[in-house]
Amino acid sequence: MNKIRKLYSNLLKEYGPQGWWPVNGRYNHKDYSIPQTDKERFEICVGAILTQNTSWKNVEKSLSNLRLNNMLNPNSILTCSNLKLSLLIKPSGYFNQKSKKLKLFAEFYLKQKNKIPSREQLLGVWGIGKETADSILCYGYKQNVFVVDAYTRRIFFRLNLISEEKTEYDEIRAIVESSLRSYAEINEFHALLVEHAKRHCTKAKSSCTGCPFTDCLSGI
DNA sequence: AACCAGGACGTGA
DNA sequence: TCACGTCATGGT
Repeated sequence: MNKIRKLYSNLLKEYGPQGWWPVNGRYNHKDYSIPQTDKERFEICVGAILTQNTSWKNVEKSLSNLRLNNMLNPNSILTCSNLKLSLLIKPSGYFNQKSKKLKLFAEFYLKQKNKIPSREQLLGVWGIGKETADSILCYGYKQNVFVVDAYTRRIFFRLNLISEEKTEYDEIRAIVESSLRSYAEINEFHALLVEHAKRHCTKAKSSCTGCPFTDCLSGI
């Protein structure tokens, strides 16, 4: 068993299945193969954009605002004024940039119909970078794509899985995808890393005390 | 009261 | 390519 698989199984044992992506405030701990409705998928995409460098708690407020105003669909976002959209998503910050991003993505989403977008297509949309594209592919379209984020970098670096925290995005993604193959594992691994980062791997090293995994990979 | 949170883009070197 | 600055709210 390689280090990635070892870390994955330890995380799963410690925290249990995470059931990502949360839709309408709830997690799905039952079955990864259940396809989302178009509505759920679009909500996942919007959440992926709104959570850029922003806590999920703030994103939930924005999603709730959008939902209560029947705005959680591409047509409404496209026809909405910039001013109103910005106001609704204000709690999740960067509202000027993000309202622009949401409109451009809504346009792309409608043009795409129900086709699964390629990574390159998503990256071609202004405001969608690698992490957001991969979040959309993994959690919105159930593709076997691992999402790398700042937490992944920090945890991998502290556990000596990568030599520097700024290791190339696609290099880290390749490391994981060569070790974890099933959709359930790829889905869970990222979610588990987020959970672990929140509990024991925050930026301040003080959180390292009590970490269940400090030496779990040595000698493998 | 500084610092951080499930980043992406623009710029100048 | 790389290092920085910018965008903005809410919790600690």
